[in-house]
Amino acid sequence: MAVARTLMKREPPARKRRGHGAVLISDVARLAGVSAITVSRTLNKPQIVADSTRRAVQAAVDRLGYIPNRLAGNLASTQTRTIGVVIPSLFSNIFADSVRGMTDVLGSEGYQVLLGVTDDSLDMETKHVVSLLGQRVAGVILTGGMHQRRTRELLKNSGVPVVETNVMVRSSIDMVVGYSNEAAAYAMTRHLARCGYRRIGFVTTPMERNDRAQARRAGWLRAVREFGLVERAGLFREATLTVSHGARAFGEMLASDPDVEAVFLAHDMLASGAMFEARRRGLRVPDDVGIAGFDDLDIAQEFVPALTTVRTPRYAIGSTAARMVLQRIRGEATGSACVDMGFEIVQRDSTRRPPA
Amino acid sequence: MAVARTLMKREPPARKRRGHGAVLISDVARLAGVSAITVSRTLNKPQIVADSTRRAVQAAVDRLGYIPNRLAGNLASTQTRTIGVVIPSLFSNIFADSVRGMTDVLGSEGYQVLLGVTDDSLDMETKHVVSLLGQRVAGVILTGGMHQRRTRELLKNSGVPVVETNVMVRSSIDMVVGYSNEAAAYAMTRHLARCGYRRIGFVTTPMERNDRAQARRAGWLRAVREFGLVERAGLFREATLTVSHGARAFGEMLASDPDVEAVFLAHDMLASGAMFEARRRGLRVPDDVGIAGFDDLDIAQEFVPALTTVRTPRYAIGSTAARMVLQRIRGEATGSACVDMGFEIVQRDSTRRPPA
DNA sequence: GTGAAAGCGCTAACAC
DNA sequence: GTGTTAGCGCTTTCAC
Repeated sequence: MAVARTLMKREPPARKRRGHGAVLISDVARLAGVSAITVSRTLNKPQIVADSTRRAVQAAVDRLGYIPNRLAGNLASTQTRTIGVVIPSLFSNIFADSVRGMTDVLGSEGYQVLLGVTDDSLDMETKHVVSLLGQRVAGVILTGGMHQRRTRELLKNSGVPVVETNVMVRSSIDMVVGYSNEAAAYAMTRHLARCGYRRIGFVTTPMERNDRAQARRAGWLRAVREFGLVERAGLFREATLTVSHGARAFGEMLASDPDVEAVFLAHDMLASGAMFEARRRGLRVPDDVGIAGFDDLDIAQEFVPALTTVRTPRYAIGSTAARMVLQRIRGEATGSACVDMGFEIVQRDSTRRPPA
Repeated sequence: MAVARTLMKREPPARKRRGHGAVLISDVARLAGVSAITVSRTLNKPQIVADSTRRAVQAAVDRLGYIPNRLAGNLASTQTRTIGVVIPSLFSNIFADSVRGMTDVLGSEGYQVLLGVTDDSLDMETKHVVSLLGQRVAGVILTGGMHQRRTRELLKNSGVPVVETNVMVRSSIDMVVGYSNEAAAYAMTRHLARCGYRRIGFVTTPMERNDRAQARRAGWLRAVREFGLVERAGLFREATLTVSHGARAFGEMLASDPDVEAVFLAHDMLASGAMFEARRRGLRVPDDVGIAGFDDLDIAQEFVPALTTVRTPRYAIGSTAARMVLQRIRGEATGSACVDMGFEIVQRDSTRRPPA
């Protein structure tokens, strides 16, 4: 018998490697007078153990302050209750709102969020995905639809449910929930054209490696061409996502093209900067220049004049993404879903009104 | 022989439970012609394996697309590279900036962040701590110094490094890094008094279960009394953390006490609301009323007039907290540390200037 | 409804 | 420098 021989080859060293006094399931089992598996069942599927057993186990758990080791549990069950979430940044409520939507849904179902921030770097994104997969997350939620090929393959091969958010993409990894950035920017530009603006500048956050920003620019450009608006290089600018850079980009645009009639900034923080800059320069909004933003942050409606913007369903995107992942995990849903949550043009006072 | 008898009692069912085609360390080992432990060493301590071996293993890893199962690895080594971070919310750059400081430091050292958001609920905080401990995180970073007793005990008994942030507390769980909210609010109130304001209102975010807010109010009150300023119930208000609520609280304070000379709002988002509300009411800032904020968000310097505020070292708090945890994990530091990162009064144009 | 045995996929410890 | 063995602390499977 190979097995027996091997086992007897050497005396078991009987060494224990247990970390500092952690309470084990066996300790609880002993105190409760049951087996380890019964403790496990009491904790995970309370309904299948007898009432009296459950009480005894629960008492032992409380008395010892037992906290199950999830590493062991997850390894044994080959599943976790962790969802990996990868976002470009936390600077702006855009993603914070979505993450909140996710944690709300996930938390109530006993799932946790393992967060990765990429700073718009696709290398970082890939690193995070590898790491998440290494931790055997039960699902992954990404931002945008632009990923390295390795990321896509890793994810597809893993068989883990994946949701790409904040975009509408043609060839998704798995599932998608968001809205069309192109359509949203197009819609706002069209709206501005209807309000009578012909010379409409556009400011976006850096487009490299950011498909949302690229799509927004594309939407603006399509409208510019469709409606025969003024098309000039000076009417486009990139600015990093801070109020100050929004102000600066707006100022530079005015300098290079003093006749600009309206500026559409692809983020309310950028637009805030423009509003302040206009004030500093003594420009009246919307009489001298119209200003429009994107996202409808809380602050947009407080500005004087209130900011015209595009409202995006950030929280709902997060909560929906979370729900889609959970459904897939539970086998309640199959096939790739692509949910368009839409957007909304919010006309306020920072742009001229459209004709009635 | 008890061992042998047990083993032979039943034929080994030879069943495999392996999840969908995941590549195992044994697969890599076989392809590379080495043992599993050599693969493990190549991946974790490359310097201790021979060059040729390392190359062979690396090639096999790449070829098979092997991603180590961290659950198994962490269980076996009884340690993880995950740090639990618990914050009240993501709505405002306050915590986002700190989290960024943490992910920057932690990420570069191969550690990850497991994020828990409490919405200012101590019950939630405890739940998150239990969950983090269950995952055997290598460290925990909390916000504030107010926790349920159970949280404190759990953490202390766990032996895991803990940092409480954004406060200076007397009886910390383990380590602390932040600044004194009381001192900061006191300093700003004193500054306003020096600028000639006698009737100084104070608006804070809800204080219940928020020791930072409580401390700020205490600092304001201490200064009011020390400098013999006007003390009236109407000069204090709580407002949830949105621009709109800041505007509303400011408006209500003006209504209840039209003679208020300056309002100190304990968050720049609240102060932003006040700035907008002042503009809406046609009040000149700082001539008719002075407005001061807290945190020095990017937007503070852009306001017209620019906002006087308290600058807090948010990013540094996060990065320092992360570093402290890492040092402790590596045994480079012992004993409880309490790091005061300080703050700074930033005088701008939304309040009168102090006499020279 | 409960228990015994056998893993989950790695790494620590020790041997060579 | 590399291999063998025995766990890490749970849950799965199967038996009763």
